[in-house]
Amino acid sequence: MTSHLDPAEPSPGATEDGYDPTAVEAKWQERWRERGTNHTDLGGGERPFYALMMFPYPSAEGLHVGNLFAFTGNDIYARFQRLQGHTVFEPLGYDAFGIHSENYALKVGVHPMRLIPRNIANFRRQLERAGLMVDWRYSVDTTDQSYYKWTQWVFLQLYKHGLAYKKKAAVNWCPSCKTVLANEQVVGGACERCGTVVEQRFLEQWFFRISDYAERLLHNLATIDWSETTKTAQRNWIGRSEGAELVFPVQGTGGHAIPVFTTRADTIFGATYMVLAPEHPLVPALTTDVQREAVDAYRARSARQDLITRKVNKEKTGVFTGSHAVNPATGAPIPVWIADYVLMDYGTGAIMAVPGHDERDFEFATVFGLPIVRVVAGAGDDASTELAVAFVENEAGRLVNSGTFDGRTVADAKRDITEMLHGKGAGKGVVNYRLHDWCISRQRYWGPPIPIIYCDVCGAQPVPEADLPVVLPDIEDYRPDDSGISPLARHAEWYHVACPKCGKQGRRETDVSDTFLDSGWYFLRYPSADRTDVAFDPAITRKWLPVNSYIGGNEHAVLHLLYSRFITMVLHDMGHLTFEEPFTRFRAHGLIIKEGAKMSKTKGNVVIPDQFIEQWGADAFRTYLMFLGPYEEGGDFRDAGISGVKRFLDRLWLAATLATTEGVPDESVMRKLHQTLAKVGADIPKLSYNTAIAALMEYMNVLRRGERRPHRAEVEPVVQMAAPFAPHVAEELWERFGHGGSVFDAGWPRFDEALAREDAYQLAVQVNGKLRGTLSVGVGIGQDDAVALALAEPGIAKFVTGSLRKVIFVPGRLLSLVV
RNA sequence: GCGAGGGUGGCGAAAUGGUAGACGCGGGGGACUUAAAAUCCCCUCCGGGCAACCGGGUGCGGGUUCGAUUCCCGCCCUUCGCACCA
Repeated sequence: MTSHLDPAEPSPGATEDGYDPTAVEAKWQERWRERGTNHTDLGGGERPFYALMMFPYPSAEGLHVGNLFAFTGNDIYARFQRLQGHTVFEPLGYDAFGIHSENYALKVGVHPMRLIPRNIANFRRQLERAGLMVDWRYSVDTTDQSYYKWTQWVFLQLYKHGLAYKKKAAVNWCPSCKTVLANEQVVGGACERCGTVVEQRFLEQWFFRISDYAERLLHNLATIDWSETTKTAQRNWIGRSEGAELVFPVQGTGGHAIPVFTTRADTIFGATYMVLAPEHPLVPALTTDVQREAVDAYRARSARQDLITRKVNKEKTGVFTGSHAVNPATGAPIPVWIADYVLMDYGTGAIMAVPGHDERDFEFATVFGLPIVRVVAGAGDDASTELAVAFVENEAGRLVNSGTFDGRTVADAKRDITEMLHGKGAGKGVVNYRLHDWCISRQRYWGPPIPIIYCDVCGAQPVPEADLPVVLPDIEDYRPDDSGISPLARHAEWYHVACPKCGKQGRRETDVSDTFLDSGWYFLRYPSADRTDVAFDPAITRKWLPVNSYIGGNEHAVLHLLYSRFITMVLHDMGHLTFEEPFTRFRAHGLIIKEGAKMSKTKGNVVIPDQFIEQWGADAFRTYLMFLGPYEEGGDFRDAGISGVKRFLDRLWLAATLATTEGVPDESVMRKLHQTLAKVGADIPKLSYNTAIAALMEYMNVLRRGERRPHRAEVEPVVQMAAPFAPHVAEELWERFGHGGSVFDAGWPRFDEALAREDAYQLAVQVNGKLRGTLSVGVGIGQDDAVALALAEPGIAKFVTGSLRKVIFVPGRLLSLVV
């Protein structure tokens, strides 16, 4: 201790130059438990504020720094809201079902029912050590019967309203994980989890009709306060596309007709052939005997082909069916082909090919020698200008070779041609979406069984709500096999069950549901987690939802966030909820990287929070994570940087423990204090944590200047402002100031604008746009006085070589002289 | 290919039309110490100059403006998402 000031007496938790985080943090975590400081009065609390963060998957490796970065950011926001006088609810739980847990369990040979509780206990220990303001009385564990009972209940609600249905569908099959994957879980044709190339299989699957909600899911985006990047991702995923469905009659095949979806009805005069997806149901009927062998071979090849080959290999292949259709605009017969560049699951699974104005069709027509006709001419082109490539710039385009529509703009022709075909019964305007129905079936063990019973007499029957949960049996052979049938089917005592309708022996559905169903409604469960009789209590739900603030990773921008919105909308429509959007505000946090690279086990650059917390304390670790960079952009974690933050907390500790109540606070220090109060109070709601911390550091530098002994009034508000970041230290210092309760119930320091106001400032003076000096001036100075003062300064005046042509005076900022 | 971010000292970063580099790390120098650690103080964008100062500088090239990291146009690089979506 080299300062000339000494603490009155050594105190526990203090070290020579600061504080001992281990002692202080253990003390306060114990205190919080004893006092129930983090408990939320859900029934009676005033001004409820629900601060939600995405719940973690409790991996065996334990909490990683990315989890903690996310949770800390939410915790700071939640604690700040509490300091603003809200009753804050900050719950946390575990998303513990799913293929990830199951694969890990298989790998290490420990049953998931034994593994997951172990992981959860470890997570809980780490989360508590990090000092989160979580009310653990209201937690959820998606693998607990008391939770998944209600996940099954949610399924039944959708089933009863016709929103859950079963169909045989081509699905992505991972031969290594031996399971079906959602489209979203296939990355570049490979399994997102293990990287194995995905195959196609046809299986009976349960689906939710999310596509029925596409328009509302898109439309409502305009009403919610979400990160713009997240909303954009959802808009792209929903993929609304306005166009027309046009019908092409087939020649001589007994009334067959091919509907196509197109966004370019204006180009119909240039449709010189048609293409159906190989799987299209009309293909057998349209194939002529001469072509049948070739067509069948091509269809067989496509069916066998895995998705990666089909999607990545963009070389055009196809086979002529032997049939011709009639172009409804020209009346000309055009050949019908099949090709795998047309996808069965978009639009109608068939297209009119306009090689002159579509790059893919152009390529196909070139390969197979099909006619290419220009029907749109750009500036400087005419009807006969050769097409070397597909012409797709349609802004300035005018129609050509299109009969009475020649000369029209592309936009006009789209409308007029659709109208003309509509009049002939050959088409209509339609809106198409890229969004597909949500496949929720998983042929795996580690998930909630889908509550359906099959009866030979009565068909598929929902399990009565009174019989929920359908308990996932504790079986030893849960390993999936190649059959595509869930491991549950191998357990007769579970599999065979009485039909709920007729009582005869039936069979249980052996698929379990997707984890995104677990997480699709968990935010509804938290406030009602103590209720065994309902999924969520209506009155509590009305009080606490929708969620005021939701923070999480943008990797869930389309999956979890879209499904949650869908489930909420559906439950709203059934009358279970009064709102249809679950998250009023959503902010995506950034990613923590390490020395410029993503953290990963293979790179060996994963930061384990425990070691840092042990060495530096949770407060310093939290504050450092938030200081790394802008919260919504993430930051680069470097081991060295944390020392600066710990130094800041030590200085705060010393300033607070040395503070005096004698004399009066320094006027200029108090001015800086109130300026800091304004800055920190504005930055935290914007999640601009790094600049808020910088402002606090800057203030501490002012406070300590000259090693003066600070006045208590100069320090106490800093303890409150620092509390969201460093809650343990703040509590300890608050107590040492003699306060009885928690600092988090003390409110936010009062900001006084009069005290923050400066009476003088540095006026920058520019001559011809270059800075030539600064003047210290009073706040009220006018332009003329400022100019006179500037010209009196030799260092400035020497650049003023002629008469002043222009003067720009920005009070409080600068004076710009133009000569 | 399409969509959304991002590019600023040795490093993490600030500043969204008004003094570029706040705050922190690292580095250099000093105080204290027998010494070291810790702590405290000073310096730290680049070039020139003993200095006061001068010139240059926010990926690159243009433009608007008294003034541009910030706005506009055209490129380059990079991260993420989507991708034969008709």
